[in-house]
Amino acid sequence: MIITGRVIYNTQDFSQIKITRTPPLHRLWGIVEVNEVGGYSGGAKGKPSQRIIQNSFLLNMPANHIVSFNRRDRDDDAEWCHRRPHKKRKHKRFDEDSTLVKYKVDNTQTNGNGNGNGSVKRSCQKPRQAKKPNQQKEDLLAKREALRPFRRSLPIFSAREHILEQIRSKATVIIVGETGSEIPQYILEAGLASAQHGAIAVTQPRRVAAISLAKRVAEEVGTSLRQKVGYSIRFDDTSSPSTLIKYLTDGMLIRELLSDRLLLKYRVVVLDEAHERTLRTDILFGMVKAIQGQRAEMCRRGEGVHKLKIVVMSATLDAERFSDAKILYVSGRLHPVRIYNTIEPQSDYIDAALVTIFQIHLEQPMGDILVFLTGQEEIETLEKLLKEHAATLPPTASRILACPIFAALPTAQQQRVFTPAPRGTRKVVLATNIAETSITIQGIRYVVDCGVAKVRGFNARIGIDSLSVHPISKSSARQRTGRAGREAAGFCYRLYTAETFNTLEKDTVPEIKRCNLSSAILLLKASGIEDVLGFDYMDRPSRASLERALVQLYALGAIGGDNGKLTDLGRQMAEFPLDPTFSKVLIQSQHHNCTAEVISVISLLSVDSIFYMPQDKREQASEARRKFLHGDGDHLTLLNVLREYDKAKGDREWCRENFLNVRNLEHVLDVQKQLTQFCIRLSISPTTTCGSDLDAVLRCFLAGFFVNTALIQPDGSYRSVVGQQTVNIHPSSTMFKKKVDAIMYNELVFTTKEYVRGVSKIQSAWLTGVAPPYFNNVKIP
DNA sequence: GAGCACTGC
Repeated sequence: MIITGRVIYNTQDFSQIKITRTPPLHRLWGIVEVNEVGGYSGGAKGKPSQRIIQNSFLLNMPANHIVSFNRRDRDDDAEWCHRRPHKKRKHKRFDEDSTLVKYKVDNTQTNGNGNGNGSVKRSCQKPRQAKKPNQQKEDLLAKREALRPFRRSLPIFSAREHILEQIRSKATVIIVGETGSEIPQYILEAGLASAQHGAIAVTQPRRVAAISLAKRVAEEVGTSLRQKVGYSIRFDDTSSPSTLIKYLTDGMLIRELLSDRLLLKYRVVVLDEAHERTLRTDILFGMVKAIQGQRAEMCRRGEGVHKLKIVVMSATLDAERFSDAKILYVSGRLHPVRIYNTIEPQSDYIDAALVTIFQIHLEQPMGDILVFLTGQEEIETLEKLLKEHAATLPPTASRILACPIFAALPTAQQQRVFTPAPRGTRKVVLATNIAETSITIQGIRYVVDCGVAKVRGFNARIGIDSLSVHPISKSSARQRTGRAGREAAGFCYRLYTAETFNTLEKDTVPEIKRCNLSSAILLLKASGIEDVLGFDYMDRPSRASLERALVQLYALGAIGGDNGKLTDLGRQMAEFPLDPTFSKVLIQSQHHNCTAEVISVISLLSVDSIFYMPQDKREQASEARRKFLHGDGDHLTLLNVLREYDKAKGDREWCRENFLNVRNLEHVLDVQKQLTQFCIRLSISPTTTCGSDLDAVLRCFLAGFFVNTALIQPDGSYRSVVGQQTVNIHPSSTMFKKKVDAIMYNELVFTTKEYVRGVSKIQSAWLTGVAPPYFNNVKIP
């Protein structure tokens, strides 16, 4: 093996590093009560007990076991550039070096548990042959009995009675801990929910979680889906009137709330994963709290309504913000993870990650490695470097297999990370934040954390979305660390110093404080909460952000009058599972006779890109795209693709040939179908078509996107009509480098520049007449 | 002449 400028830890042998704390952390489970704490946003009155601090230690290991990443003889004379350090680097070559550590391959450690996506597979599989109902029922009951000992062995089982007692006696209970998945069954078993009193709703931020939990709990309860246990997510509902535990995505419960303002179907609402602080969980929490108050009041007046119980489940200790409710702490069963920090700050974390991976590979026992990076580009770069260097490994060393994963990757390639590596091969998963919460990969024992992530932001003052790389928070770092300790004790290599860790924010800024709120505000109004400024926010968004959302809704006609009351149009807009701008366009389409086309284009724009652009086949991909091109821009080009896709009858091979993402195209069809149904419900004919007059489609979009327009300047740049902001057409757009009088765009995001995406040519004359108040002071040539 | 993390209805 060749190394020039060998890069090495300088270094202590890992086996000599001592852990100062006692190892049997998993025995620390238990339940601890904490004093009642005060209202949120005003800060906590209660202090976590000593016991909790011990529990939090599960992930917050001391960072004093340090291995440096100092290297000598860097071969690159590199001035590294801050944004993309890896681009300027010459690739290192490895030299023959006898000091590399040989080790015995122990495959059992890698693959013992690595049976891919096991948790999902554990779910109930329907027998192929139809069985007699009695037989089926017996099977289900037998399965339930078989699972009983396992359930009783869970740490939380010992706390069962205590938790139930609290839920019985208190209106709201907050449960802090890693494992709370048993709670809904406990509530059901205790008779707190029933057909007469109402069911249990359990919300999840993600669809897959709702599905897999419902399947697992159905088994444990001894029922099949659609009976006592079911789930309800967009495009898929397995609940029924007899469902007593219903798993929903949080967005889905908000939808239910629009038609059942008091959630009378439910006796208990469980908000799971509340620590993630998604926009919808935050909003939902305020909503159910208000409902709880209303129902208690009705109950007092003897109106025959049951009180609503709220259970909030959160993995972190920041629970005081949630409310003045009872807080229970339950700790889960995670294995200890040893954390290493670098001695020196790393200027180039891609390089540091590369070194670390080989260091682990050559010196540490088998076990897969998970590397956190910021995005597709970095992942592809590191994958390439890994492959190059892996080819030069000495024949005695075991192999290394790089598996990239990020959301834009086609499903088939995503599946690779769940497949166990072949015997004698170590899997290195290169992931974005997707691996932090959304997916769990078996067999990971080592985590390499670069300490940064790409996050979406929103500048309310100028109204621009941004996407940029920021340091992660402490809780996010712990979450990444925890990914190494799911099956056995693990190791986490942080590519930053312990001092840097200490400077990180405690928690990630909740989504509600960094995104455009117009959609959320419309939902609040539609659910009966008129005073959105006075709403009970867990974290209050800035006034500028709230006002900007109100102004936008006002301009769209969703709210009106002096008091900003919801209009009839606004009520219709809230019905659609779309951003308010899209809803406006869709409703407007009946006046332009192009509803069919508009449904298609909205469906295309509201899913992730249908074009697949692998880095190495970029030329072929853009060549393939050329045949769909429409001269007026992206909206109609997308429409062309969908029409051709229909003609090809959704053939997957055809998609692959044309570099189209099958999953996203199939998703387009789902959305299209759903929007069609919603239109019928609102008496908008979904089949009205404008034929070949496609200008009508673009004019119709302008009714919602009048703010997203820009005019050409004498110097050839574009400047937005509202705000006079210079905007650049994104290279992925068909309008890239084109110069026309005026453009309309789907979104404006600041990354390295102000880029607009989803761009179409418009005539500047169309601008007069749409949303007049906006253009009163704007000069249109 | 240059590139968007993740999730949801």
